[in-house]
Amino acid sequence: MTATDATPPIRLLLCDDHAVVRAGLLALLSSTAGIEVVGEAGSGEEALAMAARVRPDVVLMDLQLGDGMDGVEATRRLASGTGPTPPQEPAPRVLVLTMFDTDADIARAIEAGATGYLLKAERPEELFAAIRNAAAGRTALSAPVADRLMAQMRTPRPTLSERERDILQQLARGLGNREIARALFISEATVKTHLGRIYGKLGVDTRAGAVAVATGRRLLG
Amino acid sequence: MTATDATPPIRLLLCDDHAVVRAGLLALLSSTAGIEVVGEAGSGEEALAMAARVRPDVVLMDLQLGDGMDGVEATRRLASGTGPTPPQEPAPRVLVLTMFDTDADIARAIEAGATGYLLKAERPEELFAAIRNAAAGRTALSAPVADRLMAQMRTPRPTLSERERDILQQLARGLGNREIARALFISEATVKTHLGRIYGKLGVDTRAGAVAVATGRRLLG
DNA sequence: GGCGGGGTCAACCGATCGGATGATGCGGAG
DNA sequence: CTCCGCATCATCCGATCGGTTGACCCCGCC
Repeated sequence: MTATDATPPIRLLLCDDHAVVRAGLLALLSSTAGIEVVGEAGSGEEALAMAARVRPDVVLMDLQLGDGMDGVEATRRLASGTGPTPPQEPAPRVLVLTMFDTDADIARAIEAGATGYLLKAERPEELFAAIRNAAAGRTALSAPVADRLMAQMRTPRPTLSERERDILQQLARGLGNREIARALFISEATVKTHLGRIYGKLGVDTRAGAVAVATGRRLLG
Repeated sequence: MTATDATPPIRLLLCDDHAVVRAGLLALLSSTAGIEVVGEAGSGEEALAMAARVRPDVVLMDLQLGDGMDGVEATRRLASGTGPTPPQEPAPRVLVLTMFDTDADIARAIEAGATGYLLKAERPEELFAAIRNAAAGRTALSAPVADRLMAQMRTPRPTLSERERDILQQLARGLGNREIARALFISEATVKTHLGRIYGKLGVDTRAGAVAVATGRRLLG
């Protein structure tokens, strides 16, 4: 509404695996002053290729991307400029737009280099503001996300090691200890040891409970 | 493009718990000829109240609606005209627009009276066509959904009884047999009997496996 | 070099689970 | 009325799991 047309529009790339949602965002953002949607992608791979071509200022990235590369990995490559064409001059800012405000998702996205993290449940105005902030290099977190981050800093969760996550993943497939052992090429005893530590860290005492907590915290791939 | 403006526009009500997605759909559909968005709702309760007021021709309904009433229940009440104001003259057509094409979701939605079922991954043109079909009372299923329906008819899955789903739900919380028994006010022996049948129906032989298959088929609340 | 965290493994034991069998009551379909 | 599916319960037994303890190795850090 105000006279902000002096600056060139923000070049935006959409990445979401749901075509209808993507089309909706396109329609929504195209009619927003100061923003120009320069591309759409339905997968992480597409986003990387498209970004290398159109060089957007900001990538609006969903974390859940169906089959192929997940949003975190796509974010990592985009933000680090490690695209298919190696020397990505100005790495685009990645703004994560997703449905979940889980600790694990937030942490992974930020660690991967996201400039912002906001929720699809947020008001559209927040989205516009976040895009502008991201374009300017400012961090953009929506309120619930910021809350969770602060809470996480105050009471740091015991973090699962990579191996423990491996175990947990097999566990969530419903495998028994012996099968997990075979799947990961370790002994059954080791599996039990890991499971013991996992129980401790997740605050449960049964394997089904571990699966429940893990799915709740979205610790699984 | 063609001269179809002779008929009045289709009055549409959006129901999706994610404000950004809703705004996107609004922007997308508002610019579509023959469709008029007459309301938005962010929850099932809101959708019911809003539908009673604005009397839409079609309700575009997401199945996953956060905390309150779920999309299936909202669909059931809308389609049966069992709103807050009992005698709902012409019950609106409900077109389900969701992310998942799971057998369980499809079956529940159709059973609840949905006129159509399509996926957010579908092309926007499919959405427009489906809305027009729904308004005319024609069933609108997107291709993958129709495929699954046919496959389900050909090889009918053994369906879990309600009680078995109760057991499964407790199981997915990580409870042991004794705890499940207490939670459902039955004996431990009964729990085991149910579990045995559940294993058979799901084709697994461990409790963790049952949880895995159940989550995969989205059999849990 | 010491120290600690992460990963690996073994052996043990009590509790639990899985599976089978048999039985009862109840409701709806034929 | 009879049959059948569903839910309920009991009993038994072998297999498995959970929890613990103790141990070893490797690697990075101080």
